[in-house]
Amino acid sequence: MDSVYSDIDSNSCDFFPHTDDEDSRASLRSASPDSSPLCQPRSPVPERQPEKKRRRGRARSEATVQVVKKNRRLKANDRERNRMHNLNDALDALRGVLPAFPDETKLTKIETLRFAHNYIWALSETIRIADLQAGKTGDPPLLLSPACLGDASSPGSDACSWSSSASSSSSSPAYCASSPGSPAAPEDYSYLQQDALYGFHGFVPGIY
DNA sequence: TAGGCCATCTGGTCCT
DNA sequence: AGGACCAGATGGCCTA
Repeated sequence: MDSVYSDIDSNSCDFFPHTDDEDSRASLRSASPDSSPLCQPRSPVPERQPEKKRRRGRARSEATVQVVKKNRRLKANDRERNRMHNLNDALDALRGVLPAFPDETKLTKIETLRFAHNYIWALSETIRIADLQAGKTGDPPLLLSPACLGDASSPGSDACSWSSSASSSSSSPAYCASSPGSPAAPEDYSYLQQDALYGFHGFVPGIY
């Protein structure tokens, strides 16, 4: 957490080469009471002086209240900017672990999230079905070939094959009409190898 | 040119 | 009080 925000000040001007941030900070600094302890007069202070100072202080705080607010706003903007950058970094990391598309087009944010959702669902279904089959027949578990997972470009291609006999169930694309949020009915699981893939390969922005 | 996507700003709310 | 999070507003950029 500290590492995230420790350099906020050093980066605060990356997007705004010059803002009045410095100005407001400078004026705030000049108005800061922090410097007063070292500058207190050694001579005894007349009793009436605090009243005077209080009055002047009030007037100055009226004047600086806007500066303080502005400074606070600028800092909040900076944090918000950083927060969104972190969010985008996380999305980029997510894009990095998802199968790539051939045209190298960068997935939008919503596409990335939906794609990841489908992808996770497909993988978890793969594991589930594999466990079921292994328990039933003693066959080696179904494994999605790395070529298939890594090559999102050709959902219907032969590159997408399964490492067990189940791969012969259907060669025609069985598009998964249902979203991962409402996975296919149990009877559809015989098509899982395609469903799972097309569930996320077949993802089309706006269709989901 | 309209529409989609994005980055940023902003004010509000909640939490520590 | 200050920070995190959120959602709305706004303007810029890109593409069909």
